[in-house]
Amino acid sequence: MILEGIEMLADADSLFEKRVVQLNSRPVDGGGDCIVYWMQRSQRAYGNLALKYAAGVANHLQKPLLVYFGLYDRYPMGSARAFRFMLEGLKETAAALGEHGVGFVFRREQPWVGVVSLAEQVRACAVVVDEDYLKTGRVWRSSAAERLRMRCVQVDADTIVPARNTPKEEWGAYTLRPKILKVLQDYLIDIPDTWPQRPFEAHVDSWRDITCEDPAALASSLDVEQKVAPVEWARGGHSKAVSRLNSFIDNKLPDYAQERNEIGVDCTSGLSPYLHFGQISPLEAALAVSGSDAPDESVDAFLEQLIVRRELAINFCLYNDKYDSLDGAPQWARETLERHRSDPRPEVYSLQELERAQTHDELWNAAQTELVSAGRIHGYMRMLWAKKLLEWSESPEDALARALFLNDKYALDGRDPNGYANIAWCIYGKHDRPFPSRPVFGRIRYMSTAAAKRKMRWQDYVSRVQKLNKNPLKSLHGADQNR
DNA sequence: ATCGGCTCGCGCAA
DNA sequence: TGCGCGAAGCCGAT
Repeated sequence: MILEGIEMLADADSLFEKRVVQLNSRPVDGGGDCIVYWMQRSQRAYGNLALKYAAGVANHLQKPLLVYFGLYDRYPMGSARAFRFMLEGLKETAAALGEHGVGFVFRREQPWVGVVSLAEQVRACAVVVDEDYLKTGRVWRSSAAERLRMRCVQVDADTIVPARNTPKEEWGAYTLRPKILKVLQDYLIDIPDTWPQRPFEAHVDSWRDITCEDPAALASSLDVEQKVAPVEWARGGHSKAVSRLNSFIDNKLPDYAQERNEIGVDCTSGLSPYLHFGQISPLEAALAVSGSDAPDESVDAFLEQLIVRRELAINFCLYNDKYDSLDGAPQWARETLERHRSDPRPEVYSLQELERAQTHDELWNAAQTELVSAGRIHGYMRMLWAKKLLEWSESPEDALARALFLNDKYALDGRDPNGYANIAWCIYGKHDRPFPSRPVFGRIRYMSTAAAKRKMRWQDYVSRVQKLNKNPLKSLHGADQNR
């Protein structure tokens, strides 16, 4: 029996319009036993459109729902820091799914292989997967979809306005913004969760080989960079994301418009690790912020970051395969960087000097120290940080490679579209316009440490970072000398 | 303290 | 085809 339940759901429910992509042309196996949702990026039980879609299909076919997560610890630049955060989130997610009658299978394996064997084992009718907008995950999904003997569909579950609402790569924020604002009110609505009517009752114990009951122990046992240690300021999980969101709204949002660029105080939300691992839905955050009584100016400034800039980054990665290469640069930027390729660099640091925050520039060193010890950099400082990498590297290619390496290695939100777009903006003018030419940078927008110091209470930033670092980082000085 | 110029190309209006 | 405008830039002039 072949059922078209998946198409019916996508057509009937406008919530899924432009979000669903069919990854293979195999039939939905109506004679199967369950629906499998392969959780990849959207690692949450609430506000998850991929989960909602899978539950809708399950209910349509009157089958139970099983969530699969494959833990792949050979992920490039994996660290104990990132894994513990992720596992803390998965522990909460597994518990929440269980309360709603959804099975959860957690295995340590290559997920794109594991999902295929699990789908056979549990006789899946169809497989639903969420979308991470990046190349690696795209390859994983298409490789699995090719081998699956049943229908596999992908759901864009981590945008507010669907990424495919715009069908091509955008030139800049100013081209995407009006397209988003035009339809935004239709998307800023509460979407109730859907749970399967039939609980998953089969024994899942025999299908899993690990548990996420003890995230710290599991993270420390993995074959990943253990010297990049977990951080204490951000523990993973949807509940932690929600309390961080609420305290941000109460304490920082009112001043966000004025203070977000003042590095002397930390007025940022700190939500990006949670958004990166899909531990909170961007819609949940946007609704909470727009419903707050903070000044409109602040609400708008935050929604600009959360929606316009974040979805511009997703648009970049989705439509431009070269998002992690200089080839992703606009023509004018490539030309200007080429023209200035052999300009003398006043300072060139080795990767090791950079990684250890040993430059002549104490403000830059503070940003690098914040990255290594906290797994984040203040938004404004991150721009200056990457701009200086362009100035202090032998070539733009080196600068880009070092920025991506350091960000992916240490940041809790590494390997995210936001990071790729940010670094591309800084180093090769992506989504930016040209500026008067200067050495090394050419027409790429320049930023100076001196100006930052003039404008901001930079000593407050430096001393805040020093406090972070008072428990001197093993990871700072014992940093791996790889590469 | 504020302002314009720098410089390119998209995308809309005409 | 013309024209407004853009992530947070810098710099010099008023």
